[in-house]
Amino acid sequence: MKKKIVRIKDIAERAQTSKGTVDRVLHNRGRVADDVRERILAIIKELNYEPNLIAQSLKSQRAFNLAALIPDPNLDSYWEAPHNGLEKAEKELRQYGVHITKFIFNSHSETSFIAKAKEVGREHPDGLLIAPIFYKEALPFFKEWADMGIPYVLFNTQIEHVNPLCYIGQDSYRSGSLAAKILRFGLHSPGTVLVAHVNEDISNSAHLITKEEGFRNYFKGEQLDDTFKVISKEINFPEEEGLDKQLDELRKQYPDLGAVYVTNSKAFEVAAYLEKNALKDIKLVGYDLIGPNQQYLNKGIIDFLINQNPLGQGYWGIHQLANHLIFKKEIPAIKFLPLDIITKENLDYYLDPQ
Amino acid sequence: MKKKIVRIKDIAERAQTSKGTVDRVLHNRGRVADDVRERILAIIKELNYEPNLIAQSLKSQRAFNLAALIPDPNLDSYWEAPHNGLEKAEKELRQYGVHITKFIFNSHSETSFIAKAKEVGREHPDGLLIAPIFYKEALPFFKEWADMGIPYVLFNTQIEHVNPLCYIGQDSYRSGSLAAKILRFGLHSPGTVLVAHVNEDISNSAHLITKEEGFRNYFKGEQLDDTFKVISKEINFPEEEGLDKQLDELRKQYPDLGAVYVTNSKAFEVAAYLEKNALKDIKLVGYDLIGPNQQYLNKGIIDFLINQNPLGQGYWGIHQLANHLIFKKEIPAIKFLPLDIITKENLDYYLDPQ
DNA sequence: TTTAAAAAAGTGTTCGAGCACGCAATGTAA
DNA sequence: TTACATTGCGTGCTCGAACACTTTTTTAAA
Repeated sequence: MKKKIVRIKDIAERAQTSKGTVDRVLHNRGRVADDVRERILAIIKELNYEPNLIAQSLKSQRAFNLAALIPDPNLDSYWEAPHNGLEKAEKELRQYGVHITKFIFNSHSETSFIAKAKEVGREHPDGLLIAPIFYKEALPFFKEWADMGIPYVLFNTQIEHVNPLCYIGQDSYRSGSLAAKILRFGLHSPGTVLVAHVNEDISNSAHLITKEEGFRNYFKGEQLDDTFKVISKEINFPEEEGLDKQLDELRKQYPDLGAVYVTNSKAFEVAAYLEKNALKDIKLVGYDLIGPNQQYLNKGIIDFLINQNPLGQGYWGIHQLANHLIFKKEIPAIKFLPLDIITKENLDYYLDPQ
Repeated sequence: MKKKIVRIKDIAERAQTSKGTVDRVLHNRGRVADDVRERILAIIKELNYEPNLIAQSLKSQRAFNLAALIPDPNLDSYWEAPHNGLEKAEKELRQYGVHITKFIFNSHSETSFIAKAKEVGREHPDGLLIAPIFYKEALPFFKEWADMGIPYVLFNTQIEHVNPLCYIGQDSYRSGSLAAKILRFGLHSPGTVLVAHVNEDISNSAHLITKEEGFRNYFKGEQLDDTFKVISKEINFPEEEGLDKQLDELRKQYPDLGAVYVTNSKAFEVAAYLEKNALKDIKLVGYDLIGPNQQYLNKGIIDFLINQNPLGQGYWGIHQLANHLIFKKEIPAIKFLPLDIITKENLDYYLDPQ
């Protein structure tokens, strides 16, 4: 009844040879006579040998230096969570010799990204996790890393055709559709729906466009085109100014504004405006559980947040590298993280996943 | 810069003693002179020693026989997911010597539960995971297992004061509040809201009452008492009959019925009724991603499902036992799983978590 | 002071896989 | 025939923790 664990030694005994020879067959090293090799391979199959990962990693003691190229959390608190995810994964994998070096760049500065990306190359890590938020600037490096044989995992921002080991993040299109579904559920009367890209350089972030597409197509697909008018707007403003003017104007133009969908983590900016102007009936959906967003969620001004699970992105990113490098597992090219819907009542559970 | 891995040997050298003595201090076995013990403890703290789990489990090679007392998935497909979770955890932990024996009972038969519970005792497992859906019948066994020194983890149904190692599942009260929040968001005009307990023996399942409380109190707390009238009803019916009559009658009594909250996984029964009668405007929220529910979710008749994450419950249940038995970790008395909000657009991600 | 018992501390083997080392058998050239 | 390279394969140490076993030291009794 019990499954006996098959060891190299067992195989060796059965094949009337030594564990050294079995080892050579298993790892294709050294030379082994053909007949012996085949005998051993047959026995391995027959006994369904699986190497004992525990013993394996105890012995090998190999160090795996992973690099993470990721924005500075002090400049945009969204990035705190991926950092935490990285650290959580590092803790779990330290046993297996994993060590992560962070290369932190300024999310508002392409040059700092380039500088750090160059540093990564010089370090020759065994694997790389990268948030490629600068599309154009990142492109040349992918080739460089590929040439150096460094496997890289993308997260947060999906880039096609750069042949990463894996992409980890959300399906932006679906994400937009989901936001649309939620807002539509809460919309009680015909009106205008705003897609707001707040303080973001649209030209360099394709995923926001994809979100908008998903959002618009939901309304089209449900044949709600004539009930709800979807408009979109880039709202950029310097820190000290705020977005009041722009939204005032927008409301003048569309007095029947019923809902706002903020495509990034800046929903709290819109929420502040809604609160100030006591606009209780305008529904609001945004992204990410950063502090200010949580506050407005608890106040009921932001109705729902969609969680991009940034912690999970960092965590799984490292784990995928480990699965590839250490455990030699097959890695799916894309790992979509769930689109979690968060509201006041279930917020807690998503804040600190054990 | 590199974190050196601290070994027992390192501690021994620093304390000018042998690894045997350090071992005795670590495991409180044998006798150690007080001054030496303290010296060693200080060094352990100072160097922040963490035992190498890999080496640990390689050596110990101990078998852990866990038992799972859980309903038959063939009689209620809700239970398929916990079974899968169990198996997933077993696979991951096989390396550590974990083996699970399932004791499957009939979820409609108390006597079958009792019979299987007795069997568990006879097997003397090292740990037990149990879905105690029969409150009264389960009670005496907890004492028995405690006397035998078998740690048990409860899941799915929370029972107070039986001193389990841990409860894993949802916060029922919150769950009810969440359902209320969602329905309220979608309710466009004043009306009646129904809490439906479908085919469930309320007297033996306190958690459904708790859900209802959470639901009702949401409406009270938000001072929506006069806008929405919350009523609740037990809807029991034999397989061949259906619930049509009962709902027909209910609608006659409350023509302004605007939403239904089904407190268990039977939302599809209500959905079938709504579909048959083309009642598009009645919002519907229920639980669990079982097949029929998914179908009505995709059709848009069920608006949202709350995921009780039954797979996760099985998975984490086993993992908590392993954490306790194998890794000697501290276990929280309650592990609440997230209240996931599921709709057509994000359903996929919750179906088969890798 | 001797001696036995109890207490404290040290030694060495084991788990399974990885891998360095080295031995033996055969082949090849001077 | 000697010298030495090549091929094929076996041996034995290592990783860190567990634990059985042995040795040394302390304490108490004779």
